[in-house]
This record gives sequence, C-alpha cells and structure tokens, in this order.
Amino acid sequence: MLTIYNTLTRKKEIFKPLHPGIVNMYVCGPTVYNYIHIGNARSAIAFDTVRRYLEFKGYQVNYVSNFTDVDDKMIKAAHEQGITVPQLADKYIKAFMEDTTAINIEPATSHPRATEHIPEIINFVQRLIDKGYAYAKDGDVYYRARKFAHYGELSGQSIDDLEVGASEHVSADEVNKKEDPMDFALWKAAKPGEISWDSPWGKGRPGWHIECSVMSTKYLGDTLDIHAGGQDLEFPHHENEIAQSESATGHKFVRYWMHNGFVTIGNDNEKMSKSLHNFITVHDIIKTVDPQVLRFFMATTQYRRPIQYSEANLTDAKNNLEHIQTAFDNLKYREKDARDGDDADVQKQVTEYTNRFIEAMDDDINVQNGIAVVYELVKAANTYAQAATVYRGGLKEFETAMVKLISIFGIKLVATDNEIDDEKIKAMIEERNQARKNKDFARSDQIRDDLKKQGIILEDTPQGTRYKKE
RNA sequence: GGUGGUAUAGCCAAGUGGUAAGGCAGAGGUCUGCAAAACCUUUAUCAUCGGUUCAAAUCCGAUUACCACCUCCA
Repeated sequence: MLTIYNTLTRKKEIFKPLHPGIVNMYVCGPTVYNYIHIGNARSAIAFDTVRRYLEFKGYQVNYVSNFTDVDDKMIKAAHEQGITVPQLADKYIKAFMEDTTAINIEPATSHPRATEHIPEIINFVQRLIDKGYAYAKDGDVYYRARKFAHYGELSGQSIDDLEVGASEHVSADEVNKKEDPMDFALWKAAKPGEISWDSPWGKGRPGWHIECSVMSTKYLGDTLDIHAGGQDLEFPHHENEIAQSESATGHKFVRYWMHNGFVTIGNDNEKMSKSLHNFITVHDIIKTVDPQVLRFFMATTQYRRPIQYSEANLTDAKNNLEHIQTAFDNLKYREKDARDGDDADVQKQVTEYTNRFIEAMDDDINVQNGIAVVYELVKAANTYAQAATVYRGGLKEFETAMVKLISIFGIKLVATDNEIDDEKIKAMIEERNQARKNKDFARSDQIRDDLKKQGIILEDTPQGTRYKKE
C-alpha cells in the first residue's frame, strides 16, 4: 500500500486518489527566462519518478506541468535580449523540452502556458472579487489573505508571524496599495511599454500564483490528488494557491502536497538557485556528462532529501549505472547458448525481488531501498549469467525485470550494440584465438592490446571470446 | 525572531526500541595463460552531553554544527 508524505499534515498518509485508478497530478514548472538548471531538473526528475511509479502500480496519471511565461524577470530578460516576451518564452520552452527529453522525462499530459489562459485568469480573479476575497486598487488586484481562515496552514506559520517577516521586505509602494501587508497580487497593472492584456481593471498581467490555480483546476478539476513542486514553493506560492483556489471553488484544492528537496553545491552545501548565481544548467552539463548518468544520479535519491552535486557523486552514479548495464549485457550474451525453456527458480527469485522493490517504493517512494533491491537482482542475474547451463526463459525473466524496474528511475536499458562488421578485426580476433591455442601468449596479448587501441575490448569466457566496444 | 529539515564508515546512503541494509572507492581472494567481467571476504565507540528502558542510531531533554523558508527561486 503506497504511502506519501503530505506536506500539509506533515505525516505519511496512505495514498488513495479521489477517483479510483486515476491520479490527477500538477507539478509547478519553471519560469522560462533561462535554461533550466539542475535544480529544476531535480524537481522534474523527482516527480517524473513518482509518476512512473504510479503508472507502474497501474494508475492512469494525468500529469499537468505549467510554464510561467510572463512575469518581471521575463520582461527584464526579453528587454535585455531585445526580443519580445513571447519570443523569449518560445526559446526557453523549446530548450526545456530538449533538456528534459535528454534526461528522459516523460512529456506531461499537458504543458499549459499562463499567457494562453488570460480569459480564464481574469474570470477567476473576478470570481474572487465577487466573493469578497479580492479587491482592485489602482489597476492591481489583491487577495485578502486574512479572510482565508486556513492561511498559513501549509507552511505551518501563523499569519501574524508571517507578517513580521513580510514587513521587512515589502516595498512602501505596495504597503500603501494593500489593505494588509499579507495580501498578495492576483493581477498587476502594466507599466508603460510592458506586455499587457485588457482586463476589467485596466491593462495588466496575471500575478504569479493565480496561473497555477486557474490551470490546475481547468485541466484536473477543483480537487487535485497531488500537487508538487520544490520546497521553496511551499511559501508563499502554494500557500497562496490554496487560499485562492479554495475560496473560489469552495472545494478542497489538493489532497496530497509533495515537495522536493534542493540540489546543493559547493563546500557549504548551499542551495543551487538562479538568484545565488551558483547554478549549472542542464543545457551545459549534458555536453560532458551522459544525460542517463545525470538522470540516474538524481533519480536514486529520495525526492525529499537534498542532493549534493559533486563530481565524486556523479562518478559513483556512473559506475553504478555501468554495473547494471554490464549485468544486462551479460544476460544477453548467454542467449546464444541458452537452452530452450523456462526456469522456475528464476521466476521465483524475480517475483521476490519485485515484491520487495514494491514494498520499498510504497514507503513514500523510498528509491534508496528500491535501488538496493535492484542491486540484489543484478547480483542474482550476474550469477545466473555465469551458470554452466542457462535457460532462455530464465534470462528473459531477469532481463524483463531489470528493464521494468530500472525504467521507473527513467533509465532505458537496452542491449549494448557490440556488432563488429570489420572483417579485418574479425580476422584479428580469430588469429588471437589460434595464438592462444598454440600458447603463443605474446602474440595473443599483442593483438588484444592493438584492438584495445581501436576501442575493442576482448574478454575470454567459457562460451568463447567476447568482444565489446568501448 | 518565527517555522521546518539535516547530522550514521574515506564518500553516497538505509535503518523510528532488540547490539548497524545497499552502493562507490580501498584491501584480500576465487575464476583466468595473463587480463577483463563476475562472484566471495573485509572496513562504524550512529554530532555531543544527560535521561527513560532489561535493551536506543532509534524515545525524552539539553547542546553544537550545517541547510532551507518567512522576498523572486524547483
């Protein structure tokens, strides 16, 4: 039985979707004014893994993830680059799709953009005004935070404590416009020259939080099963979303809140973020690091824990992934001399490993325990692949299980292509085997070295000489 | 100041009362003509101090260190 840690209740709860068999899930996406950094990637990977596990469990997952394509930073960046805000958005949405495809993130069921939902946003804001939860002032529209009785529940803070913090940061201009410092903007009046849309309150654009309330409820209904995002979104973003949504719809907004931990970097393990300027973009890193390694590295840390980004940790991930890949290839290698038929013992083992994997993952997506089971499966597979007699059914059993379980981590396990067409190389391998038969090891080692220089590695096994490309 | 999180071997990390999973790196071994791959063996006074208990990494209290949110941020 799957349990999920719900940020709202700060407890692990048994996961039961509103509609049996269907999970409606919304994940806060990035503001598209730059390439995504590996912290953004971590969030995407964490919840892609959750999604894959839910699908593995047999749920149909409706997965919606937005693009914030208009805000202060978008306007600033577009201005700096001498392009329009929509052009900037298009550029980085395209880059987002490329980067997330590289790290094997399944495309969302829907990727809505804020600017494509302006009429719905205006309508939503109007509903809040009509219900008395919001008020217009000088072209802005603000939400009355104190009017929402549950305000502060998600972040575990009382509204008065929050106000103490807020008062240090809110500009005098805003304080003057707002009835209360805790109120937040639903709609912002346009400054001259800024991108804007007509509204009942004059030309302007949506505030940050409103788009998520509007788009999530539009695509997934008033009550979502899962709403996810980075821990930094708990307050104020998600707190505000709850207030807006529940006061507009009158229904519970989200049943399970999930928040991922940060990627940290440097000796101080500081949070990686755009504002700290200590970020590494996915766009850059995959030029030198295998995207599958990056994916594996991040997917094998439980979503709530921080990930320390370092070369050493990345190397660990690389070694582990290679180990799994080698085991898979070892199984494939035995297919040519395997006997026909099934292997009941392997079936039993695989079933046991799979059950233990599920048990681990059911505990709030405990990927560390999950991957530990995968390593046990790998060990058993390697042992089997060296047995004197193997059955085709047994090999397939192991292969299928490995592919299935590792795919939840977003890794596509496929047999390594080691076909060699070059007749000259084939002849050299043959010559080496002759030399070995004649115990001319100087010659055979010479050939092995020569081939290694060409990227061909030879390994002698009881089934003959095995070769692979480097 | 308020709120939350973290502290387990060289590194990553599981483990919420019964004397410490797993992985990487290291060491030794089996196999091999030698390798490679694989497999086996091997590495811990669980941040500190005190308390509860027959028994604590696990519960309680205090302390220290680090991180995060309270302002845009995944």
